[in-house]
Order: sequence, then C-alpha cells, then structure tokens
Amino acid sequence: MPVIKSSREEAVEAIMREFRNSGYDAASLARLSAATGLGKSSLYHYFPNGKEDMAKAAVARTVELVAEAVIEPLTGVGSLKARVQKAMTGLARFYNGGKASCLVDLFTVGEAEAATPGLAKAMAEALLRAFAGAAEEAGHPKRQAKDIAERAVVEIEGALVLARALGSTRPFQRMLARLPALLLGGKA
Amino acid sequence: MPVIKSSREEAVEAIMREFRNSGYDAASLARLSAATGLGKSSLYHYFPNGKEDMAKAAVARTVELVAEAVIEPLTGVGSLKARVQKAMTGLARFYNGGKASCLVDLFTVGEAEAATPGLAKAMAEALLRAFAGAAEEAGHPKRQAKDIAERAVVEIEGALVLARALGSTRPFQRMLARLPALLLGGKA
DNA sequence: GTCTATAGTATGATAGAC
DNA sequence: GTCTATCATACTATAGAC
Repeated sequence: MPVIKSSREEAVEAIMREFRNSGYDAASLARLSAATGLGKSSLYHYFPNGKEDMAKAAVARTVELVAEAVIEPLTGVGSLKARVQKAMTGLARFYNGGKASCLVDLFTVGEAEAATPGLAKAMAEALLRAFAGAAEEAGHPKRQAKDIAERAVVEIEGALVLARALGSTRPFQRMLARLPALLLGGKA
Repeated sequence: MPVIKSSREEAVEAIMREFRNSGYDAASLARLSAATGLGKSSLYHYFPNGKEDMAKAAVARTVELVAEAVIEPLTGVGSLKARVQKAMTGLARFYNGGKASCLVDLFTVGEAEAATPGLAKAMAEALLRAFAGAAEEAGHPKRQAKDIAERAVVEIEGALVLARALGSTRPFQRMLARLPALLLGGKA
C-alpha cells in the first residue's frame, strides 16, 4: 500500500505498520520504501543505520502507542472498572480489532532480536507491570496479581496468533471480552 | 523391524527445527544447509522446489508430531483425566518445555503463507477440534467446549510467545499447569 | 546423492547530482 | 531531502562433474 508521506513521524508510522504486517525479515527495504513512499536514500537520510534504525524507531513508536492505549488508561484516574474498560478499547484500537500483530511476537523471531536487542522483552514487561498493578488494585495479593497479569499477556499474544492463523478476529474479540473478569476477579 | 531413518527424514527433522528457530524468512538455504549437513544441491535433490518444499515438509512433519504428542492422547483410551495429562506431557515434549516455537505462529508471518497456504490454519483447527472433543467429553455443552478449546490454543500460543520474549520457560510451564482445569472444568 | 561452480536476482547500503 | 545509479553481498536456484 503506497501511501505518500513526508515527515519522519509519518514514515515511522508506515514503517511500524510494515513491520507488524510482514515481520522483521520479510520487511525488505523495497517494501519499507513502498510503504513510506520514500526512496531508499530518503530512508537512509532519516535512519542512517538503515533497517536496524527503522526497527528501533518502530519499536519506540510501538511502546509509545501501547503506553497511550493500554498502560496510561490502566494507571490513570477513575474507577478501576472504567479504566480496565478503557484499556480494552485501547487494545482493540492498537491491535486493529485483532488484525494487526504484536512486535513482542514478531520481533523475537529471526534476525529481529539482533536489531532491537531486549526491546520486545521490555515491551512485554511493561504490559505485565501494568496489568499486575490493575490486578493488585482489584484486591488480588501481589503473587496472584503477577500470575493474572501473565495470563492477560498470554491471552493477548495467543489470541493475536490464533486470529492471524484462522483469518478471523473472533478469537481476539472473545479474548477482550473475558479479560476484565480475569483482571478484576469477577469483582467487576 | 528396526526403524532406520532415511537421510531425507533426518533432513526434514533438522529443517523443521531450523524453521521453528528462525521462522520462514530468516531460514535461508545456507542455514538449512548447515542445519541438515547437506549441500544445497542435496537439498534440491530431496526438495525439488527448494525452500517452499522444505517448508511444506516441515509442516507435514509438525502435523505428524502434534498428532502423536497431543491429539492421539486426547482421543485415545483411558480415563479423560489421564489422557489430558498425557497431552500435557506431549505438549511439553513437542514444544521442548517452552523453548521451541509453534509454526502456527511463525508460518503466518511474512512470505511463509505463500509457501504453505492454509497449512498453519489447518494445524490450528486440528488442535481446536481435539481440545473441543476433550472438553465436550468432560461434560461441557458443545458451544462452551468450542470456547474452551479456543482458550486452550490461545494459551498455548500466547505462552510460547511470552516465553520467547522473556527468555524464560516459566510462562509455558504455568500455562501447562492450568490447562487441565480449563479443559476439565474443575471436574478433574 | 553429493559435490563445486555459477547463474540470475534481490538484498542492504552508498555516492553524487540536484 | 529526494532522486538515479550503483556497489558488494547474500539469496534462491541450477548445471554438470563424479
């Protein structure tokens, strides 16, 4: 999908989309060039270290978006139930209703780890912390809250994989529907 | 009769391992050659269509192993509880305790889908059917059994992703520990 | 069946004009 | 900042000797 962009921020957005669609190894410079509407030289102007820098920028932008869509709602103001619901809306938006993949998955395969060392792990840990905080706030003891957070991230990642494999967003939608009860422990 | 693996069968085993380690796009012919100990020409002798044929053979072998490790135990003889436990052991073995990835995940990204069209989906559906059968046998109504099976596959795939991201098999082990209760509905 | 050698293409990356 | 043109390398795949 050749969308003409000009600014670096717009390029990063397109690059992130391309990585989330193709994974790291299949996202060639030719594809990234087409996705951004920028020639290779322009890409190297913005990202001097090439694909590696693009991957790092894509992860950085992803971290921002996840924080905005999921983590900030969870740690913000308002009733816990309302904040969890906001986070579900954020998850649905960020993962495009289950159609978009997660870099925690795609960037832990193949050559990606060498380009973005530790970044996928850090993203996963940020999600774990945010969900654990919510579960603790819901009244679960610390240990149990960590387990619940792990289950939440496991369900998100797994639902995205299954949705991709089946070509249906249903598994993701059903996962979103059961997440609040998991986090709140039926106290919703 | 002694089971002597043909050179091709051994090659398929090594190729499957390489694809499960690197994903489709990062598994170059050079890596596949190194993994099998066969030169490129030998690989083309066994797999005339090259990487595409290797990917198909890897999936076919994976389907065999999943059937053997998970599906046959679930649909076999013995008490349901014992069969579910056998399937958990099979899952632990097949996914190397959480260290190995799943082709349902890796082969739905990048160029893999073109090489093995529909195969990852078929694998996911086979797992869903097997788990749904077990859940139904445990007394869950058909509709609920399908939901439970979906949750089981979601948990397996998600746990593998998180384990990979964190560099720890713990999430996979904890997932295995809670799967029986999910399938049996506490009636274990 | 396996080897060496190599074809043809795509890749990541640069140089230099404008 | 963006272009065209190009580099060196790695890729998939093939040919032909043995």
